[in-house]
Amino acid sequence: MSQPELIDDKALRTAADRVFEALQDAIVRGDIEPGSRVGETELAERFGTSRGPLREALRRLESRRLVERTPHVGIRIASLSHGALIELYYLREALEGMSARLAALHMTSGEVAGLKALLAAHEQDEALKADTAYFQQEGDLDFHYRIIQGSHNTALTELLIGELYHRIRMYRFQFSAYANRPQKAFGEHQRIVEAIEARDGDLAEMLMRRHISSARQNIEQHLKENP
Amino acid sequence: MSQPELIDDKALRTAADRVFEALQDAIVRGDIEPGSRVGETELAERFGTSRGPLREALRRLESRRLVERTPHVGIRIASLSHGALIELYYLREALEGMSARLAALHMTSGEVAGLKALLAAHEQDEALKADTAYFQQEGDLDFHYRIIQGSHNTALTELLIGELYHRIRMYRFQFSAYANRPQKAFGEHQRIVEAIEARDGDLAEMLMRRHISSARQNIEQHLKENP
DNA sequence: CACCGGGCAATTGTATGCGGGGCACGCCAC
DNA sequence: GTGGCGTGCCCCGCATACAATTGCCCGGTG
Repeated sequence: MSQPELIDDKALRTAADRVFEALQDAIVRGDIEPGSRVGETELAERFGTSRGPLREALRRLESRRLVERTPHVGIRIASLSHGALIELYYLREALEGMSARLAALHMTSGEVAGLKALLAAHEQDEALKADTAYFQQEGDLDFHYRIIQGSHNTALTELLIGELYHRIRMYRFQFSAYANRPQKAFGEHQRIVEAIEARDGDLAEMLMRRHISSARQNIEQHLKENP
Repeated sequence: MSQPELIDDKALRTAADRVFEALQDAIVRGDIEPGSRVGETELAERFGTSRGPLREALRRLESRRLVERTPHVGIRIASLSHGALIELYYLREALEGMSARLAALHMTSGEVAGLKALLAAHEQDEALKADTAYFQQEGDLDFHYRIIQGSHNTALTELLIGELYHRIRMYRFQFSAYANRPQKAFGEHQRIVEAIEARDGDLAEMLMRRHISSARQNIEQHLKENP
């Protein structure tokens, strides 16, 4: 809380937007402890602005469930419970299943080719570096992003990538532990792409739903064994 | 824009929250023409507050895609395109399908009984007043709300009821025309409840998806015939 | 007549100041 | 010693004031 954090000043126009992005990133990456209470003035001077823009940023973060506000009391960073994570996976299953279906119907051949290239790159990377969980996770996100965008449904894309995935990424940063077995996930990815390439919407949706569902079950298993 | 609108002052605490609700309602109900540009000062005095709280409310509405902002230019009320409406129906199909599945698994017997009572009431109303489309539509919303809440998945519930349904309601107010044939929809509702009562998640999801999908196709049909 | 450039006005973005409402600590009574 | 109550401080909520940026209008020129 001494020197203002460096913020990319060129890209984003208004201070409220800069604060919004910076604060969201700080929350998602865990730079601010989840569940902790923070004061407005404190945050304002941390990001080098006044309370006005900061409050606007907080309102947007509140809509994304990244902070919780109680009037006249203050704000606290969203705390992540295991139950909420499981709930998110049901959302993902429904939404990304639909994404896969629509992607199978609407993806251009160029987009499909890009998807296959991505998988090939993953295969290379994976052959090289055994199983570096973190890197694989980022690759996993890329894969899912592409299919979501391949749905060519802007409402669906904005909802998943613009809102939900920030919460999911927050969980990944916190409990970096349980990744799906990379090899198994990779195989599932490959079959999903095959279904999309075959323009089989039913199959693509089913495979994607199983993919996410098994990831969820994997997490639930971990939670049973560990506290 | 002369006298400030009446706002329920007791219920909600902060002015920003009051403005948020009131403005959202005004947009959804069409009191403010979609696509029109509005000034901050104008809105502020309309709701009897200053620009500060109003801007916070606008930020939240921006997150819900009810207003669009461009920096240094101003805000405009979200305009509703037919394409966006169709996109929303794909979201609904995925999310409410999942809701029905989870409702079949998690609804209490009391909730199921309430659902059946609601349907019975609809049947009565319908027998009386032929097909008053508007009323049936509100009843339709009640039905869907109950199933969504019956999923006992708070993330899903907040997403659907808290965010998406405002946009859907806006479309209903604007193009109040194309309702699904009430009788057909009513029969579908009944079968969905039967599946939930039988605790058959697969069937409940499938029926709900068909229900929404056929509503979407109904709209697409209308759009082909009319401009 | 069309196009471009500069200046002005209006509107948005940001900062600051004041008032009010909670929360915590300490005191008093029981 | 414990529980309830009151007071004081801190922080949030809102309004006002100022600064910056944009879009428009108008005049000039090719």
